[in-house]
Amino acid sequence: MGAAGSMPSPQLLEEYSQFFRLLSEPARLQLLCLLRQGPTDVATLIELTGFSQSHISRQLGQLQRAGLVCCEREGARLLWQAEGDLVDELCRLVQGRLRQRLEDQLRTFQAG
Amino acid sequence: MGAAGSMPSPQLLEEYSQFFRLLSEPARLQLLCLLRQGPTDVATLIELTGFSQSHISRQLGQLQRAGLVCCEREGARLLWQAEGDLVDELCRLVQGRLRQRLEDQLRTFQAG
DNA sequence: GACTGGTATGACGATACACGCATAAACGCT
DNA sequence: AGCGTTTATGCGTGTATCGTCATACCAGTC
Repeated sequence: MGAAGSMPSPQLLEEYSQFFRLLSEPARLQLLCLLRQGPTDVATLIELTGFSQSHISRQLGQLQRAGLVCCEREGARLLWQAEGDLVDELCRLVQGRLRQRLEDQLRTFQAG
Repeated sequence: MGAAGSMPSPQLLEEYSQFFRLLSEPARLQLLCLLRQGPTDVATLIELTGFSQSHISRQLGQLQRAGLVCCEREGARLLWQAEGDLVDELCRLVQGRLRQRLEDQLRTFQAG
């Protein structure tokens, strides 16, 4: 029942961390969550987040290159939306961990 | 079939990104993967990674505060090991995505 | 074509953090 | 307690990246 898996290659390790880095910025994660709700144009994203247009454009560019969001033209402007539910699953897993950890802390606090 | 979930609170968003930030550094991810193989002392980690002792100590501290690794004394030195398999699951999911993405690229490359 | 609204990009300051070096703190052992 | 070894921490430096402003680029419209 040894849980010892194999070591990822340095390249894979690098890819993993690059991917996680995308999610390590609240701004990007917020954009991802907003775009999960449905197609949204940039003006709305600016309004909802308070970020500058250039900043949002850059973040969306990064997310797009990673295949996490996609866009389609709607007349003059672009409509963005999240692609796939990978991020949702990841967040669900992390949330479970965070919750469990708080419960443990609470338990030891009550016991000690 | 609307996949529109609810928006996480800003605090939760911050926690998520903090967690992902831990995994966004190849050094930390490498340490995590090494410690998944079994209890390891710092000297071995230095040897395997080439990092300085102080750097490894700091990274392990961060991972420990997040509950991803734990340590026990073995005589004079500490033996570290990974705790739980959350990171494994996360990496598995991400790997699936990366693979799928490469396959898609290959397909469109062949088609186009 | 010129004009207009929307988007991407160069330049820049501010900030964060990865690392190493030196050193202090902690711990086991005698 | 004192010594030697292991680990943690203060400090400095270099680099990456966030976020903004200004501006260039691009897609529709007249």
